[in-house]
Amino acid sequence: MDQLNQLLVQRRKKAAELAEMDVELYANDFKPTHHISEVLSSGSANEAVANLDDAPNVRASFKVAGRILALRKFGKASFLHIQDDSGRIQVYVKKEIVGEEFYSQFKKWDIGDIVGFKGKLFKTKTGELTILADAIKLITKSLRPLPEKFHGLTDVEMRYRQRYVDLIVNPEVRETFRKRIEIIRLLREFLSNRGFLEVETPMMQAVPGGATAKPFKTHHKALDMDLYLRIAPELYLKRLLVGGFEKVFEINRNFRNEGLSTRHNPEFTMLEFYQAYATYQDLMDLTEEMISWLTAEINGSMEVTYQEQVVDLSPPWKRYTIDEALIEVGGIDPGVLDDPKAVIQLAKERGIELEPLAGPGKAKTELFELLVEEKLINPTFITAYPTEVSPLARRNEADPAVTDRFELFITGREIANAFSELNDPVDQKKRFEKQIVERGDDEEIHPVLDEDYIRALEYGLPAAAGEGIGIDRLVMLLTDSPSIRDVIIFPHLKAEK
RNA sequence: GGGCCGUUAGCUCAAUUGGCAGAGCAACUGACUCUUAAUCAGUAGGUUGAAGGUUCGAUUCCUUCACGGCCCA
Repeated sequence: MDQLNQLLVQRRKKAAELAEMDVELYANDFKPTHHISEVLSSGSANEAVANLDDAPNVRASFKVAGRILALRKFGKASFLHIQDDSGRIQVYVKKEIVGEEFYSQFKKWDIGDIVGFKGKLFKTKTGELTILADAIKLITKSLRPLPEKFHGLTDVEMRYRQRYVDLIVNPEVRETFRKRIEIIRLLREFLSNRGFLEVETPMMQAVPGGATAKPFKTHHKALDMDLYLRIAPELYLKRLLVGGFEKVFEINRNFRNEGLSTRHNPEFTMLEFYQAYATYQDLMDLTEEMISWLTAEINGSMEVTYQEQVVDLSPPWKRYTIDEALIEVGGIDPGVLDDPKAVIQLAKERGIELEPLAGPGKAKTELFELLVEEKLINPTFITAYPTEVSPLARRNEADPAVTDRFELFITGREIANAFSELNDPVDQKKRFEKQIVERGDDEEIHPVLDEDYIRALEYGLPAAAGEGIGIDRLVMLLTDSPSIRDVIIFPHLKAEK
C-alpha cells in the first residue's frame, strides 16, 4: 500500500467532512437525462444567451453527470469543467442559486470527483456554452489526485499500468481505443455482409497448432491433462469447413510465449477467416477490398499518415512473388535465386544464421526480411512463398517448390498471411512430421502431431483458402500508434514491486 | 538474452565541476459573483527507484539489483 501522503490524507478528510454533513459519498440515485455532447448539440445550444432571464421558460433543463477535470472557485460562484463519455462541458455554480447548504458541500468537491448537475444552458461573456447549475449532486468522491491538467500523464509505465488514469486525462487515448472498437465492428460487418459466420473455437487446446510459436502451458485438474493456450485458431476453423460450414471467421486472442516488443504482446488479437472453394487469389481481392473500405470508413481517405510516412491504400495494390521482390526491391541478382546453394551462400554472407537443416526456402525468406520487408511502405502482396516455410499451405500446381500463399505488408510490417489450404492428409502428415524433426530439442514448440486434424482431413476438407490478419498492427496503422501497447488497452508489464 | 537511455514532490520537469534539492500545475489557508493554464497574498509537501561503495561531502562518480523505454537477437 501507498504511504498516505499529505494529498491523500486531505482528500480522506474532506470525504469524512462531507459524510458528517450527511452527504452520500457513493450515491447511485442520479439519472442523467443527456450526454454532454447531446447538450452541446441541442436546440438550446443555438438559443443560449448571456442572460437567462431573457427567456427563462423556453429552454430545456438538462441533467448531466461527469468527472471534474478543472475547477475555478471564487467566493460565491465557481466554474468547472466536467467530462463524460461523450465530451466536456463547463458548468457555472452560483451560491445564490444552489443555496448556502449545497454551496458549502460544493466547496469540498475536488478535481477528479464524479458529480451531477441539473440546469439550463447559457453563453458566457467569452461565448462558451455553459450549464448554469440549479441543483448539484456528488455521485462519487475521488480519493486520489489526478495528474496535472496541462501536460497530462506522460510517464509510459504509469500510462500502461494505470490505464484508467491515462483514459481520464488523455483524450487521444480514448480516441485510439474508440477507433479500435470501430475497426473490429466494421470488419465483422464486412465479413457478415459477405456471408461469413462468426464462430468461437477453443482457446485451450490439447495440441497447439496452426503456427510455429511457443505456447503458454496450463493444466486441467479434473481431466488431469496439460492444455495450451492457443497460438492460432487455424486448425479448428478448418475442422469447421470439414463439417460443412463454408465461410467462417473468428476475431479473438492468440497467445504466444515469446518476447515483448513494440510489435509483440504475449496476447494479441487475430482475425482469421476461411472460405470453401476460394483460392489465395480470391482472398487477395477480398483483402484489398476489405482494408481499403475499412480505411475509408475510419480515416475518411485512402491516404494514411503513419509516423510521418504517407501510405496510400488506394487499390489496386502491388503484387510481387517473393523472388520478384528480392530482385526488384532487394536488388538481388536473379541468377542467385535459381541456385539453391547460391541462395544459402548469399544469406550467410549477409550475416544470417541458418539452422543446419534449413534449405534455400528458409534462406530466401530470411533475405526477404532483411532486404525487402521494411521497404514495403504502401500495401504490397508477396506471393509464391517456398513450401519449406509454409507447412499448412497448398503447393502450387505448376511449381511444387512454392505454395499458393501471400502475405500483405504495409509500412514494412506483415499485416496478413493467407493461403490456399493444404487439404491432402498424406502431404499434411508428412509436413507435420518434418516440422517436429526441425524443431530440434525444443519440445515446447509442436509437442506432438495433431492426429485428429489429420483424421479430419481424411474425411475431406473442401478446397478452401484462409487468412489471418493481425488486428493490433492494423489498428496501429490506422491510429498512427508507434507501439502495440498503445492499441492494447491493458498491455502486459512485469509485476510492480 | 545483449547494447544504449531513463527513474528527483501527487503530475510535468530543473538542479553549474561532486557543495544548502527547486519551479509550474495540483494541494492547504485567506480574498474574490463571467472564469477557462483564473488572479492576488500566504503555507505545506522529498528515504532523489533500492542496496552497497568512493568521498569531508553524492540527485551527480562506481558496483549490483528492480522497473520502464528504444534498438538488436
